[in-house]
This record gives sequence, C-alpha cells and structure tokens, in this order.
Amino acid sequence: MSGISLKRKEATEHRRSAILGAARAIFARQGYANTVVDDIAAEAGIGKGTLYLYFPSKEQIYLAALLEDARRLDSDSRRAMAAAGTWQEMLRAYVEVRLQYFDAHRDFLRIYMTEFRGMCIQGKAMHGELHQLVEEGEAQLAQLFAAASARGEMRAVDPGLAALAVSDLTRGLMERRLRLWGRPAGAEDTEFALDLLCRAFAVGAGECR
Amino acid sequence: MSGISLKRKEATEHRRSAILGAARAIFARQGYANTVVDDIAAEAGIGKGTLYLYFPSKEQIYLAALLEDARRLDSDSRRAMAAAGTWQEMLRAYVEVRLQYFDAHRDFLRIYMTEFRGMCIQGKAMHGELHQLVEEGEAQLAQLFAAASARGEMRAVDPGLAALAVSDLTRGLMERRLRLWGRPAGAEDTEFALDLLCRAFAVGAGECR
Amino acid sequence: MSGISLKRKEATEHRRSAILGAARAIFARQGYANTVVDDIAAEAGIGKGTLYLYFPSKEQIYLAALLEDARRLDSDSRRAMAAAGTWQEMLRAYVEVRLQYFDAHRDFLRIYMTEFRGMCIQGKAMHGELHQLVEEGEAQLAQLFAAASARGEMRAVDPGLAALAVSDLTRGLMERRLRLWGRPAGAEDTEFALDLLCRAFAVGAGECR
Amino acid sequence: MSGISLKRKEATEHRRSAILGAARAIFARQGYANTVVDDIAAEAGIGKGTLYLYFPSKEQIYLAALLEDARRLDSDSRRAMAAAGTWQEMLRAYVEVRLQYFDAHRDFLRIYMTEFRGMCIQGKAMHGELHQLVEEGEAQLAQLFAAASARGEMRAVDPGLAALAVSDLTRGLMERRLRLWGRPAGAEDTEFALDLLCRAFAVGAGECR
DNA sequence: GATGAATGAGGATTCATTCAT
DNA sequence: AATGAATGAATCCTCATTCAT
Repeated sequence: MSGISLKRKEATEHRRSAILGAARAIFARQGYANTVVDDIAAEAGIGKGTLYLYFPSKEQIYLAALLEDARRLDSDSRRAMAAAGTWQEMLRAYVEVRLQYFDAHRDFLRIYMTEFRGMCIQGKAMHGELHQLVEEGEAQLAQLFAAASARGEMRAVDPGLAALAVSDLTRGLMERRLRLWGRPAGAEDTEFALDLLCRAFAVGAGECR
Repeated sequence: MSGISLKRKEATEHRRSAILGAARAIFARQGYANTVVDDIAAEAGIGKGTLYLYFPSKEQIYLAALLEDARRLDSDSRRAMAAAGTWQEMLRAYVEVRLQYFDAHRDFLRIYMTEFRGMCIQGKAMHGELHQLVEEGEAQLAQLFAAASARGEMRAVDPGLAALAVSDLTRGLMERRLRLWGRPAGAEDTEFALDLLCRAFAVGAGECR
Repeated sequence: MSGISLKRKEATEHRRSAILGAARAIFARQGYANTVVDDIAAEAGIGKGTLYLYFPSKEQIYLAALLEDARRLDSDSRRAMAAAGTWQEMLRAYVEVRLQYFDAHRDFLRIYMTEFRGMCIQGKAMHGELHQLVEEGEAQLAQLFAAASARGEMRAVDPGLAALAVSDLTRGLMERRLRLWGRPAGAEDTEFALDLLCRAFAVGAGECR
Repeated sequence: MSGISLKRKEATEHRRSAILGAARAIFARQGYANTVVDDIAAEAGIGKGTLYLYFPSKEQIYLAALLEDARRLDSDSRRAMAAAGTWQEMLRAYVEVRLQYFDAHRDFLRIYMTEFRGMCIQGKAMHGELHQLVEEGEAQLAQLFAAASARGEMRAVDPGLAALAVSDLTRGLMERRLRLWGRPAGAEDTEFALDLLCRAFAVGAGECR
C-alpha cells in the first residue's frame, strides 16, 4: 500500500519536473507572452488539461520553473563558497558558480534575465521564496565582507553596498553571455571584474584622490 | 506652399511627440502587455485610429518612445562628459546624468529597465539606432579610459572591459532606484560605486593578492 | 453635426435591437447554456467582437432581451386593462394580452418560461427592473380586485392572494401553449380559467361545502 | 450463488441511491450547469470514476434523481387521495401532499421547479416515465372530477380542464414556497386556492355575470 | 486628416468522460 | 468493483488593426 502510494508520489513528482523542464525550454525560446499553454503541453508530451492538474495557471508554471532553478543555484552557490578559503576565493566562487549554472541552463538564464526581472520590477511583489533566495544570496556576500574586514583581510567597506556591487557586476557578466549566445564568450571580462573587485577591496587600496 | 507644408510638418511632429508622451506614461504604468491601444489614444486625447496615422503598430510606438528617450539621454550624457575635466569627473558625470535622467523620467526608466531589456535579449535584434546608442555610450567610456591610461592618469586597463564594468554598475544603481521607488534612495550606493571604480583604476592600485 | 450624431445614435439603437432580436431567436431555439456567442453574432449578421461593443457579456445580452420584452408586455397590458370596463373585462384583458403577446413572440415565451424563471429561483436576485415589472403586474391586479370589492361588484377577497391566483393560472395557460407548440391550441382552457375566476369571485359565490 | 448475487444487487442499489441523494443535494445547491461531477462524487464519498459505473452521464444522474422523487411523490399522492372521502378532501390531499413533499425535500423542489421544467420545454422530449407520471397525476384529478360530476357532487365541468387548473394553481403555490425559502410561508394562499376551487366547482356556483 | 465602429484570430481555462491500474 | 489521472473539445472574451465616413 505504502509502496503503491510511494510509486504514485514519485510519478507525480517526475511528471511535475518534466512539465517544468518543458516549460523552461519553451518560455526561454519564445518568452512568456508569446508562449501558449499548448506549446508547453506538446513539449512535455502530455495533454493540455493535464498541465492544470499540476499547476493552477500559466503564470504559476512560470514561477515554479524559476523557483526550482533559483533553489538549485542557491544551493550550488552555498556549497562552492563554503569550500573556498580566502575572501577572494569566495568571491570567485560566487561569480563562477553563477556563470557555470547559466552555461548549463541557458533556458533559465534567458527567463531569469528578461521577464523575471521585469515582473519583479513591475511591482507584483515577487513570489515570497524567490525574493528571499535573491536576498539571501546578497546577504551571504555581505557577511563574507563583514568577516573579512573584521579580520583585516580587506579594507573596511560597507558590507551591504559591497555585496550589491558584486551582484551588479555579476549580473552584467551573465547578461553579456546571454547577448553573445552562440559566440564563445572569453573569460576576460570575468577576470577583469574579479580583479577590479580585488583591487578595490584590497587593504590599503589607493585613495581616490 | 513651402510655408504651409512646413507648418504641417511641425504640427505632425508635435502630434507625434504628444503620442509618445502619452505612450510612455501608459506603458510605464501598466507594462507593455497590459496596455491596450485605446488607453494610449485616450491619454493622448485623440482617436484610436489616429494613432495608426502616426505609427504602424503598437510595438513601433513603444520602440519610438524608447528611442526618443535614448537619444535625449545620449545627448545629455555627451554634454555633461564634455564639460568634465578629469577622468574621475567624467565617470561621475556618466553615472549621475543617467541617474538624474531617470529621476526626471521615471516612466522611461521602468520601460527601459523591464521590457526593453527583455525585448533585446529575446533576440529580436534591437532596433538599429537604439542598439547603436547603447553601444556608443559604452564606446565613449572606453575612449575616455584609453586616453586617461595613455596620459598616465590611470593605470593601464582594457578600456572596453572597463567600460562594461562601469555600465554594469550604473545599471545596478538604476535598478535599485526603481525597486525602491517611493522610498528616498540615498546617494551612498552611487558614491560607493564611484569610489570603487576610482580605487580600482587608480595608478598603482594595490595588486590583487 | 447634430444630424450626424443623431443618425449615428439611430444606427446604434438599430444595431442593438437587431442583436437582441437575433439573441432571442437563438436563445429560444437552443437555450442559454447551449448557445454560443458566435451563433448570436452569425444570426445578427455581425462579427463576434461587435457584440461586445453593445453588451458586456453573454448574460447581459440575455437579460436585455428579456427586459425589452417584459417592458413591452407591461405596456400592452396596462393599455388593454385601462380600456376595459368591468373587472371581468379587465381580467380577460390581463390574460389575453399575455397569451397574444406570447403568440406573437414565441421566442420570448420560451426564454421567459424556462430559463428566466430558473434564474430567478436560483436566487440570483433578478435584475432590478425586471423584478419590478413582474411585481407591478401583480400589483395592478390586486388594485383592481380591491376596487371591485369595495364597489361591491365582486365578493370580498384578499386582493393580493386573488392576484396571485390569476397570475398562476395565466402562467399555466402560457406554459401549455408552449408545450403544444405546433398544434393549434384551442381557447377552451382560457375560457375555462376565466369562467372559473368569475364564478369564484362572483358576489355570493357558493359557500365551499 | 443466488444469495451472493442478490446481496451484490442490493449493495449496488444502495450505492445508486446514495449517489442520487448526493446529486440531489448538490444540484439543488448549485444548479445543473454550475455543478461539476467531482462535487457529486465528493458528496457521495466515492471516486469520480465510480459514478460512471452506475450512471452513463451527468444528465442521466440528474434525470434519475428527478425520476426517483417523482415516483415517490406519485405514490404518496395516490395513497393520500385514496384515503380521502369527498372530492373536496381529495383536492386538498392532492395539494397538501405536494406542498408537504416539497417541504420535506426542498432540494428536489428547487431542481424540479427550475431546470427540469426548462429541460422539458426545451423540447428534449421528457424522459418517458417522468412524462407519464406527470400526466397520470393530472389524469387522476380528471377522473376524480368526472366521477364527482357524475355523482352530482360538483357541477358539470370539463374534467381535463379542471385538472389543469388545479395543477396550475398548485404549481404556483409551490413556486411561492421556493421563492420565500427561509421566511415561514403562511398557509393562507393554500387555503385561498382551495377555497377558490371549491366555490368555482360547487354545484350551482354563481353564473359569471 | 481624424475618427471609432467593426472585425475575428487567438488563448487561457474548464470539465465530462475514459481507461489503465 | 473502484479509482482518479489524463484528456482535449469547447467557450467566452480581448484587442490590434482596418476602413468607411
């Protein structure tokens, strides 16, 4: 009995996942507005009505796909940063995990970068957990900088503002990858950005006139 | 005859501009997808059909509004940077002009930041001139950095990559303004970003590690 | 100018009327639930979207058709009853106007008798004016009986209850017409009902038992 | 073996009945169109698919519920009328049985009065037995009147038309009960209607004029 | 030029019914 | 026998665009 219900549960979870995968592919290819629900169903190889057994609306499918990726990215990021030693290595981990994740999940990148940001800004008060994940990502950076400053390993900076700067630069790198798409993106800009941050945060970084 | 046709032309241009103003207000308030053409016509105080005498489609209205703003921003930016002396002042001018422009035209900011970026990334090959304006903005920065490096006023950096970094940080500042919206956004993050760049680009900026 | 706007107004009114006519025909033939909006548009010879320029929803089309007929019936009824002399003649006028109206507008009859009643009973608080028209019809009867009783032309009865009885019997006659549909319905049942009421209301009508 | 199949048959019958009870409750509460099959299954405490083992379609469930009630009403009515002595008592029995039945099964009343009538009139040729039960109810009345007339206990009337009049008035009483719903409905209108009929059918009932 | 009435393709969602387990 | 996951036909309404006045 428990075996059956377990198998059922697994199948359900598997189906959910398949739908999200299909949705990601279609949304990324066509954008939210241009995607019709039938397309997602077709891509997932199921009937249109079946979608509505797993998600209550097109928008919820979209958000669920986003959330799933955001969770995985957050988890990857935490793991990589925990494995790093110096604050410079942690910084590099933060940036590289994100770039790698988006290299592996370009679908998500496109969604995340375009419409998700739009939706957020539109005021619609981002889905709770999603919002939290983003904030936590920045909070991690802030803690990192606070600790490193305290230990004297980097100059004293406002940890929150520093985190925002890192976040902004990273986002820029990701967008560039997206824009180039096919053309192999060199790693120069990543290195440049990391170097920029290292220099700027280094102990005794040159006064700015 | 030429006088009449001139007056005609002016009137037409004036009407075009009025439509774009209305469009900006509505698009910013409601977003592209949620805006119906009638809303724009109503805001502009003209008939719906009249819109189509001046623009061929809803999308073209949108792009035209964007382009008009982008031109003005570019022009403001050039003027301010030309008036600056050192590269640090030019950098500050670049950033502040953008923040000021968006403070004065929040409508545009919202459009630009959300949907326009989405459209670009969607691959639709940004409208020619628009694309060019953005690129030129970055090219200006790059030239600035190349010249300053050559004059030994800043350390030797890849001018293009440096321009991208500035562009990314500036975009981050603008987005933050948008997200906060009502709450008065302090200037700390702007100063932080400018300081960051100054330090990183300063001659003899501390080695990284 | 006024001439143009007048013509426009007339055309609009004419179109509205045409839509209601088409709607009546279709609703009567297929019932509310089985009618699709396209059918009404097709019957009216206009585009589907045009319907929504004149009415905000399928339900409102339905109610408007009903209301239009109810107003006409009420007006016919008042005129005929005003022209009658004795209470017996008025009673006959009340009944016959309704039967004649439904003979001339069988479409309406079918709608009125089936779904409209259902809707009312479903609790949905009948559309205001519609409700009022129905109540006023019964109030007229009640006043009639009160006056006739006071003048000693009929025995003393509760005017409200008498009006309800008349209303119920009339409705029965109408429903029978509807059920028979094609077959020519004799007038015997009408005469029987009127005779029944006359006898029952007559001065000195035989005690019961 | 026969014992087992008998038990099986009983269980089946019991389940059928439970479904009909649930269906009645739901249909009455929400109307036919607004009721979804899952609601009925949930109310009956069984799976949705199971419904289709007992009934071939939603509509058939509806009709079966109606038929079951109609049979019981018919049976109650026959019993009560058989127990009565005079035609006046029988008439009262006919009316009162119906009012009582609907007081005890308001669910049914609502269904019967609204949608069932609609369906019938819609032409769909009422389900055979249902139609027959209604007709038999009126036939009983007609026979009653024919016999009473023949015995000289009431004046000579067309028995069929008299039956229709009684039927119409009774239906009016029932509808009023439904419309009032909560508010306690006095019995005045019932007494008024019975009195009306008694007077009108009495031997030597006053000529009409 | 200006208008707004007319259009109809398009799309998200529902739900009666089926069928594999 | 019982189930409920899967299905896709069906439908109301929107809205960008056209065109007769």
